[in-house]
Amino acid sequence: MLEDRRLEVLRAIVEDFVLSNEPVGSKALAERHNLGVSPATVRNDMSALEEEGYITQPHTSAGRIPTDKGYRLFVDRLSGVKPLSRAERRAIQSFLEGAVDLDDVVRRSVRLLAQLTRQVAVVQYPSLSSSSVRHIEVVTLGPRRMLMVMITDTGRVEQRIIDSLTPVDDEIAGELRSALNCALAGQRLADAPEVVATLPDQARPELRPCLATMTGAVLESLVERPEERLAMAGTANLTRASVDFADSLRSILEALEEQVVLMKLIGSARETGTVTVRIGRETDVDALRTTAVVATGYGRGPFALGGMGVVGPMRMDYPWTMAAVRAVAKYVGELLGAD
Amino acid sequence: MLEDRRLEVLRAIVEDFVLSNEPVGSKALAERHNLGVSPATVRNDMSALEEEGYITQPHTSAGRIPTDKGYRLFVDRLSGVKPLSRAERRAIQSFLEGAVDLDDVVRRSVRLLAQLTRQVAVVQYPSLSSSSVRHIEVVTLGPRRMLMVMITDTGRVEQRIIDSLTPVDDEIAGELRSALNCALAGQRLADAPEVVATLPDQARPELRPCLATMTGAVLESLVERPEERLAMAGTANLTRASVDFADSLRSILEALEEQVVLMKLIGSARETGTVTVRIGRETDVDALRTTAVVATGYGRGPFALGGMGVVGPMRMDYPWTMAAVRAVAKYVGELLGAD
DNA sequence: CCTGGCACTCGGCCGCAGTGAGTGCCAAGT
DNA sequence: ACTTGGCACTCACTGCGGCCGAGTGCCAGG
Repeated sequence: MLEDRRLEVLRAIVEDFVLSNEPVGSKALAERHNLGVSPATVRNDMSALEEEGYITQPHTSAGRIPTDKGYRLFVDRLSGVKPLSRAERRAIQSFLEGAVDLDDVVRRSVRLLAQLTRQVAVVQYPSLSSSSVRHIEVVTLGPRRMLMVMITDTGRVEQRIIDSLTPVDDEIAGELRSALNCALAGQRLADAPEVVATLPDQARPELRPCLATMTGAVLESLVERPEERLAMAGTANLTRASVDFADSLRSILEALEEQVVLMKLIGSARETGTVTVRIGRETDVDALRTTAVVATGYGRGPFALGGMGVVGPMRMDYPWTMAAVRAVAKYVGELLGAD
Repeated sequence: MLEDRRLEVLRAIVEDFVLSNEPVGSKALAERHNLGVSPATVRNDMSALEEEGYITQPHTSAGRIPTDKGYRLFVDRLSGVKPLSRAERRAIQSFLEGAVDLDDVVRRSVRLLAQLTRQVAVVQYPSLSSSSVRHIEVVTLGPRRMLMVMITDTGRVEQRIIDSLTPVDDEIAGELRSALNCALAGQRLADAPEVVATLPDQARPELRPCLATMTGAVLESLVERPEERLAMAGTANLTRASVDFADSLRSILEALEEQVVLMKLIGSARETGTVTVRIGRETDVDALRTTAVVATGYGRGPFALGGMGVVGPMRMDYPWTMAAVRAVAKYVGELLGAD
């Protein structure tokens, strides 16, 4: 019970601080939340909480603010996930339903998420590793340049410009196309590499060098996908939590432009079915040490299609943000994966 | 000559202010630039320039800063376009050459431009209206959902999710595919709409409703392209010119997330062959009244493929920025359009 | 038309004291 | 063993007054 009240105090501090963005003092706490004890008692609890590292004071004779550790505890033990209202769910659904293609789905999701949470939203494009090849198209762009387009049955489209060592014309392109399609159509992407490898040997000799570079490109686009694409929206929201990190804003924006960094943050949440929260230094990105990342995967089945999440100040409304992220992920997952 | 010197003074003011970001006074001006006259004379000139609206003082007893009109005059009459060094040109070229597909070209361009100019860079994806259809692919995603992918000979790929009223299977998709391809392959996009319109009538009756929705989608993706895509990078650079518009930063970021706004800004420059500069209120966007936009089209021939440019504080190094924008546009144009 | 001199303005930068929210500690109460 | 009221103390923040100096406008003389 003593322990219980302390946690209650911590929760109150987090909630108040999230709202006001000002260090919260013992008196205000005892009043606003009906804890049933006097400010003095609260002070003792705060003292203990500070001792344990959950809260800290910006300077002597100021109120307390939560530390990383404090937020962590709050998220882990003190907050549920606010359920969204029926109206909100409907809004999400109707907003996403208007999407006309994959790109549109992703862009709508990311905008939606940014608007809902009033944070920076990030959505990974669905990954393709578990789909299979539907069709491959080869187009000549110039005397020595071709474009390869691969369509998968999940609706993903991969394209690749190829520079050929030997001249190519439409006829050659046609042959390449049919060769590739015969070999690959219907194949799962995971199996594709080995099938592709045998291709050049079976072709007409004069086609071989060309086909070789082509298959090389196919392989690349299958395997080397360190930078699957992602979409971002709501960077303007960073200025909302203005004064906090007015100075670090620059470095945060820079970090957010690094695809690799974001992929790691968002992608890592993708395999777990739940919403994960990384607070402050837990992000492992120095520029984001004053921020928190709330992310989850979307898409049914054992492997998620991709991840999505938001980046915001540590001082954020976690229950609500987690709920929003989860809800959007759910709908996007249904939209893309279900059928 | 009197007139000449006044302009010289204006140029000096702009140049100094761009460097220092502080109001520039008569004494410093007379010293740093060898105008051959005394500060007092410079003061008279400044007085006249202020009268004419080219410069202003933030408060009495402070130096002068250029007005919108002053920057305008500077750009129009006082600044050439700094040529880039050979090394810089090489750097641009080699950076762009590594691109593997259209997407990559655009993303590399935008990053490059952002890095070179240290501003926010924006690049429009190449428009497709002047290209022709190479291949159309139809994929089933679910019992009532299909994906249509259209590949053009410029390497552009358009995709579209289609919800069918009637159930579809792979066989139907195949028929649709061949019907669309027979009719459209090789057609110029501009001609496509009328060809498409006649399609449903020629098909098997049970296919018609389905084909109709499909052709509707094709038409949409051809005609209704108000929001051709664009890429952006370097938003972190906005914080560089920090104090200037720390408060307006928010609204600037918001404006930059509005695709429509950006398209207008960047797209309008696209038809002219030269680099255009919009300063302050000339942007016609209230949130951008403290910024300037430098943009141009890329791609050879009478119609540009798209536009690109940068958004930065009015206080920017125009000669250099214009040179950088022009150079990147030139290389991208060659990369995409030449062959 | 240029120039040196001169009075004037006014934003920015101290230093200062006053204020008040908030803390820590202690002794008394339950 | 907790809780509580009281009390002294700390320290960020604010407003005020005065100083400083860059920069201006004007004028009379070259």
